[in-house]
Amino acid sequence: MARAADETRFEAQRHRLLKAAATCFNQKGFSGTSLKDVSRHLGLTDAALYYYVKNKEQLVYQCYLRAAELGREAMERGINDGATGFEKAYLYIVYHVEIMVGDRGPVAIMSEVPSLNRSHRNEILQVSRRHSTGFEEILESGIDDGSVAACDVRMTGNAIMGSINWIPKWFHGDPKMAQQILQRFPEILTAGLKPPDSL
Amino acid sequence: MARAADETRFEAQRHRLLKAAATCFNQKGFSGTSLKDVSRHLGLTDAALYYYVKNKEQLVYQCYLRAAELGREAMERGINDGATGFEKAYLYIVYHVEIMVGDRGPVAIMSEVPSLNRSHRNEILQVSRRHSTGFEEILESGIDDGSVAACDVRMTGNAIMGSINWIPKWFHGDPKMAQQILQRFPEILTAGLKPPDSL
DNA sequence: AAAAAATTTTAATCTACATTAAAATAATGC
DNA sequence: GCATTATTTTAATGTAGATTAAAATTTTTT
Repeated sequence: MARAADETRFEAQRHRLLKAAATCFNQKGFSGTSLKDVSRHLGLTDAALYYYVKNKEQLVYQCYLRAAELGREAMERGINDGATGFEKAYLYIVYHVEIMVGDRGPVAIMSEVPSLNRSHRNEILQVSRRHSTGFEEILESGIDDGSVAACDVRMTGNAIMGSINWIPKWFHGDPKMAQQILQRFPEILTAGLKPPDSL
Repeated sequence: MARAADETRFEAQRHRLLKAAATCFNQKGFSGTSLKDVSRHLGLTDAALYYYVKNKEQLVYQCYLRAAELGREAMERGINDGATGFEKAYLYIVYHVEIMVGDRGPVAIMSEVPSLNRSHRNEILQVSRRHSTGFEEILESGIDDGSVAACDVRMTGNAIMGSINWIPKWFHGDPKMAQQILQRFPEILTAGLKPPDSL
Protein backbone atom coordinates (compact mmCIF):
# COMPACT_ATOMS: atom_id res chain seq x y z
CA MET A 1 0.00 0.00 0.00
CA ALA A 2 0.99 3.56 -0.56
CA ARG A 3 -1.89 5.40 0.99
CA ALA A 4 -0.55 8.70 2.26
CA ALA A 5 1.59 9.58 -0.73
CA ASP A 6 -0.91 8.32 -3.27
CA GLU A 7 -3.69 10.23 -1.69
CA THR A 8 -1.93 13.50 -2.38
CA ARG A 9 -0.91 12.54 -5.90
CA PHE A 10 -4.41 11.40 -6.64
CA GLU A 11 -5.87 14.51 -5.15
CA ALA A 12 -3.46 16.71 -7.05
CA GLN A 13 -4.34 15.10 -10.36
CA ARG A 14 -8.00 15.28 -9.59
CA HIS A 15 -7.56 18.94 -8.87
CA ARG A 16 -5.79 19.52 -12.17
CA LEU A 17 -8.62 17.67 -13.83
CA LEU A 18 -11.23 19.98 -12.35
CA LYS A 19 -9.29 23.03 -13.49
CA ALA A 20 -8.86 21.62 -16.97
CA ALA A 21 -12.54 20.84 -17.14
CA ALA A 22 -13.50 24.32 -15.99
CA THR A 23 -11.18 25.81 -18.59
CA CYS A 24 -12.73 23.74 -21.36
CA PHE A 25 -16.31 24.28 -20.27
CA ASN A 26 -15.84 28.03 -20.03
CA GLN A 27 -13.99 28.40 -23.30
CA LYS A 28 -15.52 25.78 -25.56
CA GLY A 29 -18.94 25.62 -24.01
CA PHE A 30 -20.32 22.55 -22.32
CA SER A 31 -21.69 20.74 -25.31
CA GLY A 32 -18.57 21.71 -27.21
CA THR A 33 -16.19 19.93 -24.84
CA SER A 34 -15.80 16.19 -25.01
CA LEU A 35 -13.96 14.24 -22.37
CA LYS A 36 -11.25 13.85 -24.97
CA ASP A 37 -10.79 17.62 -24.99
CA VAL A 38 -10.42 17.69 -21.24
CA SER A 39 -8.05 14.75 -21.13
CA ARG A 40 -5.87 16.27 -23.84
CA HIS A 41 -5.33 19.23 -21.54
CA LEU A 42 -3.83 16.86 -19.02
CA GLY A 43 -1.78 14.82 -21.47
CA LEU A 44 -4.00 11.85 -20.80
CA THR A 45 -6.45 9.75 -22.71
CA ASP A 46 -10.17 10.18 -22.22
CA ALA A 47 -10.64 6.84 -20.51
CA ALA A 48 -8.13 7.84 -17.84
CA LEU A 49 -10.54 10.44 -16.50
CA TYR A 50 -12.74 7.67 -15.22
CA TYR A 51 -10.10 6.85 -12.72
CA TYR A 52 -10.75 10.21 -11.09
CA VAL A 53 -14.43 10.72 -11.64
CA LYS A 54 -17.37 8.42 -12.10
CA ASN A 55 -18.74 10.08 -15.22
CA LYS A 56 -19.18 13.39 -16.96
CA GLU A 57 -22.07 14.45 -14.80
CA GLN A 58 -19.87 14.03 -11.73
CA LEU A 59 -17.16 16.06 -13.40
CA VAL A 60 -19.51 18.95 -13.96
CA TYR A 61 -20.88 18.59 -10.47
CA GLN A 62 -17.40 18.70 -8.96
CA CYS A 63 -16.54 21.77 -10.98
CA TYR A 64 -19.62 23.53 -9.71
CA LEU A 65 -19.00 22.39 -6.18
CA ARG A 66 -15.52 23.81 -6.37
CA ALA A 67 -16.87 27.08 -7.77
CA ALA A 68 -19.34 27.27 -4.93
CA GLU A 69 -16.70 26.47 -2.37
CA LEU A 70 -14.38 29.18 -3.64
CA GLY A 71 -17.19 31.71 -3.54
CA ARG A 72 -18.12 30.67 -0.03
CA GLU A 73 -14.54 31.01 1.10
CA ALA A 74 -14.32 34.51 -0.32
CA MET A 75 -17.47 35.51 1.46
CA GLU A 76 -16.32 34.09 4.76
CA ARG A 77 -13.06 35.98 4.52
CA GLY A 78 -14.90 39.17 3.63
CA ILE A 79 -17.16 38.82 6.61
CA ASN A 80 -14.22 38.16 8.92
CA ASP A 81 -11.96 40.90 7.62
CA GLY A 82 -14.45 43.73 7.20
CA ALA A 83 -15.49 45.92 10.10
CA THR A 84 -18.62 47.50 8.64
CA GLY A 85 -21.18 45.91 6.36
CA PHE A 86 -19.81 47.93 3.49
CA GLU A 87 -16.30 46.70 4.11
CA LYS A 88 -17.46 43.11 4.34
CA ALA A 89 -19.18 43.45 0.98
CA TYR A 90 -16.25 45.24 -0.55
CA LEU A 91 -13.71 42.72 0.68
CA TYR A 92 -15.85 39.78 -0.32
CA ILE A 93 -15.93 41.16 -3.84
CA VAL A 94 -12.17 41.70 -3.80
CA TYR A 95 -11.53 38.16 -2.65
CA HIS A 96 -14.01 36.58 -5.01
CA VAL A 97 -12.70 38.49 -8.00
CA GLU A 98 -9.17 37.61 -6.98
CA ILE A 99 -10.10 33.97 -7.09
CA MET A 100 -11.88 34.23 -10.43
CA VAL A 101 -9.01 35.91 -12.26
CA GLY A 102 -6.13 34.48 -10.27
CA ASP A 103 -4.36 31.17 -10.53
CA ARG A 104 -6.83 29.36 -8.34
CA GLY A 105 -9.25 29.71 -11.20
CA PRO A 106 -10.72 29.26 -13.65
CA VAL A 107 -14.06 29.00 -11.96
CA ALA A 108 -16.70 27.19 -13.96
CA ILE A 109 -19.71 29.17 -15.06
CA MET A 110 -22.76 27.35 -13.79
CA SER A 111 -24.54 27.00 -17.10
CA GLU A 112 -25.55 23.39 -16.83
CA VAL A 113 -26.94 23.06 -13.35
CA PRO A 114 -30.30 21.89 -14.71
CA SER A 115 -28.73 18.90 -16.41
CA LEU A 116 -27.24 17.60 -13.19
CA ASN A 117 -29.04 14.71 -11.54
CA ARG A 118 -31.57 15.65 -8.94
CA SER A 119 -29.54 15.38 -5.78
CA HIS A 120 -26.52 17.11 -7.25
CA ARG A 121 -28.70 19.79 -8.73
CA ASN A 122 -30.45 20.37 -5.45
CA GLU A 123 -27.18 20.56 -3.61
CA ILE A 124 -25.75 23.13 -6.00
CA LEU A 125 -28.93 25.16 -5.95
CA GLN A 126 -28.90 25.08 -2.20
CA VAL A 127 -25.37 26.36 -1.82
CA SER A 128 -26.04 28.98 -4.47
CA ARG A 129 -29.05 30.17 -2.56
CA ARG A 130 -27.07 30.21 0.65
CA HIS A 131 -24.46 32.29 -1.05
CA SER A 132 -27.00 34.81 -2.30
CA THR A 133 -28.64 34.99 1.07
CA GLY A 134 -25.28 35.46 2.72
CA PHE A 135 -24.52 38.42 0.55
CA GLU A 136 -27.92 39.93 1.20
CA GLU A 137 -27.28 39.62 4.90
CA ILE A 138 -24.02 41.46 4.51
CA LEU A 139 -25.84 44.25 2.74
CA GLU A 140 -28.48 44.34 5.45
CA SER A 141 -25.85 44.58 8.14
CA GLY A 142 -24.36 47.47 6.22
CA ILE A 143 -27.67 49.23 6.04
CA ASP A 144 -28.06 48.71 9.77
CA ASP A 145 -24.67 50.09 10.64
CA GLY A 146 -25.08 52.97 8.22
CA SER A 147 -22.22 52.01 5.92
CA VAL A 148 -24.54 51.02 3.07
CA ALA A 149 -27.35 53.09 1.60
CA ALA A 150 -30.85 51.69 1.97
CA CYS A 151 -31.63 49.50 -1.01
CA ASP A 152 -33.45 46.42 -2.22
CA VAL A 153 -30.87 43.91 -1.04
CA ARG A 154 -32.28 41.12 -3.15
CA MET A 155 -31.99 43.02 -6.40
CA THR A 156 -28.73 44.68 -5.48
CA GLY A 157 -27.30 41.31 -4.64
CA ASN A 158 -28.47 39.84 -7.91
CA ALA A 159 -26.93 42.71 -9.82
CA ILE A 160 -23.53 42.43 -8.15
CA MET A 161 -23.43 38.64 -8.29
CA GLY A 162 -24.34 38.74 -11.95
CA SER A 163 -21.37 40.93 -12.75
CA ILE A 164 -19.03 38.62 -10.90
CA ASN A 165 -20.47 35.42 -12.28
CA TRP A 166 -20.26 36.71 -15.81
CA ILE A 167 -16.53 37.47 -15.64
CA PRO A 168 -15.41 34.10 -17.02
CA LYS A 169 -17.47 34.82 -20.12
CA TRP A 170 -15.09 37.53 -21.24
CA PHE A 171 -11.95 36.99 -19.17
CA HIS A 172 -9.77 34.20 -20.51
CA GLY A 173 -6.54 34.47 -18.61
CA ASP A 174 -4.86 37.57 -19.95
CA PRO A 175 -2.84 38.77 -16.94
CA LYS A 176 -3.02 42.40 -17.92
CA MET A 177 -6.78 42.14 -18.03
CA ALA A 178 -6.72 40.37 -14.68
CA GLN A 179 -5.00 43.39 -13.17
CA GLN A 180 -7.58 45.72 -14.62
CA ILE A 181 -10.44 43.68 -13.26
CA LEU A 182 -8.89 43.41 -9.86
CA GLN A 183 -8.23 47.11 -9.78
CA ARG A 184 -11.61 48.28 -10.99
CA PHE A 185 -14.32 45.80 -10.19
CA PRO A 186 -14.53 46.23 -6.43
CA GLU A 187 -14.93 49.97 -6.80
CA ILE A 188 -17.37 49.74 -9.66
CA LEU A 189 -19.57 47.15 -8.00
CA THR A 190 -19.77 48.94 -4.69
CA ALA A 191 -20.01 52.50 -5.99
CA GLY A 192 -23.77 52.38 -5.75
CA LEU A 193 -23.77 51.08 -2.19
CA LYS A 194 -22.30 54.12 -0.53
CA PRO A 195 -24.75 56.24 1.43
CA PRO A 196 -24.98 59.84 0.17
CA ASP A 197 -23.34 61.36 3.25
CA SER A 198 -20.24 59.23 2.81
CA LEU A 199 -19.11 61.00 -0.35
CA MET B 1 -48.89 29.00 -54.10
CA ALA B 2 -49.76 30.80 -50.93
CA ARG B 3 -46.80 33.06 -50.43
CA ALA B 4 -47.98 36.13 -48.59
CA ALA B 5 -50.12 34.40 -46.00
CA ASP B 6 -47.78 31.45 -45.55
CA GLU B 7 -44.84 33.66 -45.05
CA THR B 8 -46.45 35.15 -41.98
CA ARG B 9 -47.64 31.82 -40.65
CA PHE B 10 -44.24 30.30 -41.21
CA GLU B 11 -42.52 33.26 -39.67
CA ALA B 12 -44.88 33.26 -36.73
CA GLN B 13 -44.25 29.59 -36.01
CA ARG B 14 -40.53 30.05 -36.43
CA HIS B 15 -40.71 32.87 -33.93
CA ARG B 16 -42.58 30.72 -31.44
CA LEU B 17 -39.94 28.09 -31.98
CA LEU B 18 -37.14 30.48 -31.10
CA LYS B 19 -38.90 31.56 -27.94
CA ALA B 20 -39.57 27.98 -26.93
CA ALA B 21 -35.95 27.09 -27.56
CA ALA B 22 -34.72 30.04 -25.51
CA THR B 23 -37.02 29.04 -22.68
CA CYS B 24 -35.72 25.48 -22.70
CA PHE B 25 -32.07 26.41 -23.04
CA ASN B 26 -32.27 28.90 -20.19
CA GLN B 27 -34.19 26.64 -17.87
CA LYS B 28 -32.92 23.16 -18.66
CA GLY B 29 -29.45 24.06 -19.87
CA PHE B 30 -28.25 23.45 -23.37
CA SER B 31 -27.13 19.88 -23.06
CA GLY B 32 -30.22 19.19 -21.01
CA THR B 33 -32.65 20.16 -23.72
CA SER B 34 -33.31 17.81 -26.57
CA LEU B 35 -35.17 18.87 -29.67
CA LYS B 36 -38.00 16.78 -28.35
CA ASP B 37 -38.19 19.05 -25.31
CA VAL B 38 -38.41 22.10 -27.51
CA SER B 39 -40.97 20.58 -29.85
CA ARG B 40 -43.14 19.48 -26.95
CA HIS B 41 -43.42 23.15 -25.97
CA LEU B 42 -44.96 23.83 -29.34
CA GLY B 43 -47.24 20.81 -29.42
CA LEU B 44 -45.19 19.37 -32.25
CA THR B 45 -42.96 16.41 -32.80
CA ASP B 46 -39.20 16.81 -32.87
CA ALA B 47 -38.87 16.10 -36.57
CA ALA B 48 -41.20 18.99 -37.34
CA LEU B 49 -38.60 21.46 -36.16
CA TYR B 50 -36.51 20.65 -39.18
CA TYR B 51 -39.09 22.32 -41.29
CA TYR B 52 -38.18 25.60 -39.64
CA VAL B 53 -34.51 25.21 -38.99
CA LYS B 54 -31.73 23.24 -40.62
CA ASN B 55 -30.38 21.69 -37.43
CA LYS B 56 -29.82 22.27 -33.76
CA GLU B 57 -26.77 24.43 -34.33
CA GLN B 58 -28.87 26.75 -36.46
CA LEU B 59 -31.51 26.86 -33.78
CA VAL B 60 -29.01 28.00 -31.19
CA TYR B 61 -27.53 30.45 -33.64
CA GLN B 62 -30.93 31.96 -34.36
CA CYS B 63 -31.67 32.28 -30.66
CA TYR B 64 -28.43 34.13 -30.14
CA LEU B 65 -28.99 36.30 -33.15
CA ARG B 66 -32.37 37.25 -31.79
CA ALA B 67 -30.87 38.01 -28.39
CA ALA B 68 -28.28 40.22 -30.03
CA GLU B 69 -30.87 41.97 -32.12
CA LEU B 70 -33.05 42.75 -29.12
CA GLY B 71 -30.06 44.15 -27.26
CA ARG B 72 -29.07 46.24 -30.23
CA GLU B 73 -32.57 47.60 -30.51
CA ALA B 74 -32.60 48.58 -26.85
CA MET B 75 -29.31 50.38 -27.23
CA GLU B 76 -30.45 52.25 -30.31
CA ARG B 77 -33.57 53.41 -28.55
CA GLY B 78 -31.55 54.48 -25.53
CA ILE B 79 -29.21 56.50 -27.69
CA ASN B 80 -32.09 58.16 -29.47
CA ASP B 81 -34.19 58.91 -26.44
CA GLY B 82 -31.52 60.09 -24.01
CA ALA B 83 -30.24 63.64 -24.04
CA THR B 84 -27.05 63.20 -22.00
CA GLY B 85 -24.70 60.24 -22.00
CA PHE B 86 -26.03 59.26 -18.61
CA GLU B 87 -29.59 59.28 -19.85
CA LYS B 88 -28.68 57.23 -22.89
CA ALA B 89 -27.06 54.62 -20.66
CA TYR B 90 -29.93 54.69 -18.21
CA LEU B 91 -32.58 54.35 -20.87
CA TYR B 92 -30.71 51.63 -22.70
CA ILE B 93 -30.66 49.65 -19.48
CA VAL B 94 -34.36 50.28 -18.93
CA TYR B 95 -35.20 49.11 -22.42
CA HIS B 96 -32.93 46.11 -22.36
CA VAL B 97 -34.21 44.96 -18.99
CA GLU B 98 -37.76 45.50 -20.18
CA ILE B 99 -37.10 43.17 -23.07
CA MET B 100 -35.43 40.54 -20.91
CA VAL B 101 -38.23 40.29 -18.37
CA GLY B 102 -41.14 41.23 -20.61
CA ASP B 103 -43.15 39.16 -23.04
CA ARG B 104 -40.73 39.64 -25.89
CA GLY B 105 -38.40 37.38 -24.00
CA PRO B 106 -37.06 35.08 -22.91
CA VAL B 107 -33.68 36.03 -24.23
CA ALA B 108 -31.25 33.15 -24.57
CA ILE B 109 -28.15 33.24 -22.42
CA MET B 110 -25.19 32.95 -24.74
CA SER B 111 -23.56 29.99 -23.06
CA GLU B 112 -22.78 27.96 -26.14
CA VAL B 113 -21.29 30.45 -28.54
CA PRO B 114 -18.07 28.43 -28.76
CA SER B 115 -19.88 25.38 -30.05
CA LEU B 116 -21.35 27.25 -32.99
CA ASN B 117 -19.69 26.69 -36.34
CA ARG B 118 -17.01 29.15 -37.27
CA SER B 119 -18.95 31.63 -39.32
CA HIS B 120 -21.90 31.73 -36.94
CA ARG B 121 -19.59 32.02 -33.99
CA ASN B 122 -17.69 34.86 -35.58
CA GLU B 123 -20.86 36.65 -36.44
CA ILE B 124 -22.21 36.41 -32.90
CA LEU B 125 -18.89 37.45 -31.41
CA GLN B 126 -18.79 40.39 -33.74
CA VAL B 127 -22.21 41.70 -32.84
CA SER B 128 -21.45 41.14 -29.16
CA ARG B 129 -18.31 43.15 -29.48
CA ARG B 130 -20.16 45.86 -31.33
CA HIS B 131 -22.68 45.95 -28.53
CA SER B 132 -20.02 46.29 -25.85
CA THR B 133 -18.24 48.98 -27.81
CA GLY B 134 -21.50 50.80 -28.31
CA PHE B 135 -22.11 50.91 -24.60
CA GLU B 136 -18.60 52.08 -23.92
CA GLU B 137 -19.13 54.90 -26.37
CA ILE B 138 -22.26 55.91 -24.54
CA LEU B 139 -20.30 56.04 -21.31
CA GLU B 140 -17.56 58.07 -22.96
CA SER B 141 -20.07 60.53 -24.30
CA GLY B 142 -21.42 60.83 -20.79
CA ILE B 143 -17.99 61.51 -19.37
CA ASP B 144 -17.49 64.15 -22.04
CA ASP B 145 -20.74 65.92 -21.35
CA GLY B 146 -20.23 65.66 -17.60
CA SER B 147 -23.24 63.47 -16.90
CA VAL B 148 -21.11 60.45 -16.04
CA ALA B 149 -18.22 60.30 -13.60
CA ALA B 150 -14.81 59.49 -15.06
CA CYS B 151 -14.30 55.74 -15.08
CA ASP B 152 -12.76 52.83 -16.86
CA VAL B 153 -15.47 52.45 -19.49
CA ARG B 154 -14.34 48.99 -20.50
CA MET B 155 -14.61 47.55 -17.01
CA THR B 156 -17.70 49.52 -16.12
CA GLY B 157 -19.33 48.28 -19.29
CA ASN B 158 -18.40 44.70 -18.53
CA ALA B 159 -19.80 45.00 -15.04
CA ILE B 160 -23.14 46.41 -16.15
CA MET B 161 -23.51 44.04 -19.07
CA GLY B 162 -22.73 41.11 -16.83
CA SER B 163 -25.57 42.00 -14.51
CA ILE B 164 -28.00 42.26 -17.37
CA ASN B 165 -26.84 39.15 -19.15
CA TRP B 166 -27.09 37.11 -15.99
CA ILE B 167 -30.74 37.98 -15.35
CA PRO B 168 -32.15 34.94 -17.18
CA LYS B 169 -30.16 32.74 -14.82
CA TRP B 170 -32.40 33.64 -11.91
CA PHE B 171 -35.48 35.19 -13.47
CA HIS B 172 -37.89 32.62 -14.83
CA GLY B 173 -41.02 34.54 -15.63
CA ASP B 174 -42.53 35.43 -12.28
CA PRO B 175 -44.34 38.69 -13.06
CA LYS B 176 -43.93 40.06 -9.56
CA MET B 177 -40.20 39.54 -9.84
CA ALA B 178 -40.27 41.18 -13.27
CA GLN B 179 -41.72 44.30 -11.68
CA GLN B 180 -39.02 44.36 -9.05
CA ILE B 181 -36.27 44.03 -11.60
CA LEU B 182 -37.71 46.69 -13.81
CA GLN B 183 -38.12 48.99 -10.87
CA ARG B 184 -34.69 48.50 -9.34
CA PHE B 185 -32.14 47.47 -11.90
CA PRO B 186 -31.77 50.70 -13.82
CA GLU B 187 -31.11 52.63 -10.63
CA ILE B 188 -28.80 50.03 -9.17
CA LEU B 189 -26.73 49.64 -12.32
CA THR B 190 -26.30 53.34 -12.88
CA ALA B 191 -25.84 54.41 -9.26
CA GLY B 192 -22.10 54.27 -9.64
CA LEU B 193 -22.07 56.33 -12.82
CA LYS B 194 -23.25 59.57 -11.32
CA PRO B 195 -20.59 62.24 -10.89
CA PRO B 196 -20.13 63.38 -7.28
CA ASP B 197 -21.53 66.84 -7.86
CA SER B 198 -24.80 65.45 -9.20
CA LEU B 199 -25.87 64.08 -5.81
C1' DA C 1 -64.20 19.88 -54.59
C1' DA C 2 -59.88 18.83 -56.88
C1' DA C 3 -55.20 19.98 -57.09
C1' DA C 4 -51.19 21.98 -55.26
C1' DA C 5 -48.47 23.57 -51.63
C1' DA C 6 -47.41 23.66 -46.84
C1' DT C 7 -46.92 21.39 -42.56
C1' DT C 8 -46.40 17.48 -39.57
C1' DT C 9 -45.68 12.70 -38.45
C1' DT C 10 -43.90 7.99 -38.47
C1' DA C 11 -40.31 5.14 -38.61
C1' DA C 12 -35.66 4.47 -39.58
C1' DT C 13 -30.85 5.61 -39.57
C1' DC C 14 -26.68 7.56 -38.18
C1' DT C 15 -23.10 9.17 -35.25
C1' DA C 16 -20.51 11.38 -31.89
C1' DC C 17 -19.31 10.63 -27.57
C1' DA C 18 -19.67 8.58 -23.06
C1' DT C 19 -18.68 4.56 -20.85
C1' DT C 20 -16.54 -0.12 -19.70
C1' DA C 21 -13.42 -4.21 -19.41
C1' DA C 22 -9.18 -6.05 -19.76
C1' DA C 23 -4.50 -5.44 -20.51
C1' DA C 24 -0.24 -2.71 -20.06
C1' DT C 25 2.73 0.35 -17.71
C1' DA C 26 4.48 2.97 -13.96
C1' DA C 27 5.24 3.87 -9.16
C1' DT C 28 6.07 2.41 -4.41
C1' DG C 29 6.94 -0.45 -0.33
C1' DC C 30 9.64 -3.98 1.53
C1' DG D 1 14.71 -6.80 -7.24
C1' DC D 2 9.85 -8.62 -6.19
C1' DA D 3 5.36 -7.96 -5.13
C1' DT D 4 1.77 -4.91 -4.75
C1' DT D 5 -0.88 -1.10 -5.73
C1' DA D 6 -1.79 2.91 -8.61
C1' DT D 7 -2.36 4.81 -13.01
C1' DT D 8 -3.06 4.81 -17.90
C1' DT D 9 -4.07 2.85 -22.33
C1' DT D 10 -6.19 0.06 -25.96
C1' DA D 11 -9.99 -1.59 -27.91
C1' DA D 12 -14.86 -2.41 -27.67
C1' DT D 13 -19.51 -1.47 -26.61
C1' DG D 14 -23.65 1.25 -25.72
C1' DT D 15 -26.86 4.89 -26.29
C1' DA D 16 -29.25 9.10 -26.38
C1' DG D 17 -30.57 12.11 -29.35
C1' DA D 18 -29.85 14.43 -33.84
C1' DT D 19 -31.03 13.84 -38.44
C1' DT D 20 -33.47 12.13 -42.72
C1' DA D 21 -36.84 10.18 -46.10
C1' DA D 22 -41.15 9.07 -47.26
C1' DA D 23 -45.79 9.10 -46.15
C1' DA D 24 -49.80 11.33 -44.09
C1' DT D 25 -52.35 15.23 -43.04
C1' DT D 26 -53.72 19.79 -43.13
C1' DT D 27 -54.20 24.21 -45.39
C1' DT D 28 -54.65 27.09 -49.35
C1' DT D 29 -55.67 28.11 -54.12
C1' DT D 30 -58.59 28.26 -57.95
